[in-house]
Amino acid sequence: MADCPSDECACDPAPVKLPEDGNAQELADLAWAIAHPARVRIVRFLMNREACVCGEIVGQLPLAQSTVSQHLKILKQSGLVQGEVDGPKVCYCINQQKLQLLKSLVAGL
Amino acid sequence: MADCPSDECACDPAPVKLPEDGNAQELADLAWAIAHPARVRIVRFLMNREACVCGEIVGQLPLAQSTVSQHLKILKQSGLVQGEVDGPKVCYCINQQKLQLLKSLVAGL
DNA sequence: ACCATTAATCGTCGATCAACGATAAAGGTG
DNA sequence: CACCTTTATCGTTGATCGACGATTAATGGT
Repeated sequence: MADCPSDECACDPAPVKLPEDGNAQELADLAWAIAHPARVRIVRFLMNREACVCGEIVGQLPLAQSTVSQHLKILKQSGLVQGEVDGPKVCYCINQQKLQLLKSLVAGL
Repeated sequence: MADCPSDECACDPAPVKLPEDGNAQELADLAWAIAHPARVRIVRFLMNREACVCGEIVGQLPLAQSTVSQHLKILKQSGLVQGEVDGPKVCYCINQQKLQLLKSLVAGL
């Protein structure tokens, strides 16, 4: 297995802006991304690795590969997860900015 | 409009246990409850009132009464919102315990 | 008793989700 | 080039969501 190009994964911490406005759609979209146990487990799995993880996520879930790919697609669309192509594999990592945004939005309820 | 029986509304703050275990389903269910802009707005609306608010929520949203009632049902099923019957009306309030549970689960990601 | 008000429920409809198997695309390796 | 590995996409199926109007309780007031 090839190493993950950690310099190419945009897992950069950045200053988080916490919007206090009534942006209900943004919170709903982020909440929707983790509104499924499989996606929660994927996010947690990626969080437990400080670096990027090449997709062994399928082996961690009792789901078919195509189903996991769909969940990853949803997570990528929400922005919570980023995927970087590394040869034939894909390295996934958490987008800390988006996760912090979700946390602050929930904390500000 | 009648006053809300604040002593009957179980909006009691309580010690929050923060589970560190992999309870993905619980987080997914709570996230699902706010995974819709209308429900986020309902929760925020109830948060802005320290007491219970009888259903003028319908007037706050561009939705039909039956639709709002369905969203309230979802919020009640998740436990985030509690409803107390007060005469012909119903007083809704946030279940602070559940909300704190959601916050700690999200913060613990 | 009768009526008005409030909220929940029913039934319906279109849209989307979640799951799977099968297939295609992309890239490394012999 | 052929082949394998890895991932994304396609197509399908059943279930659920989200919205609405209409209807049905539940309760208070007159």
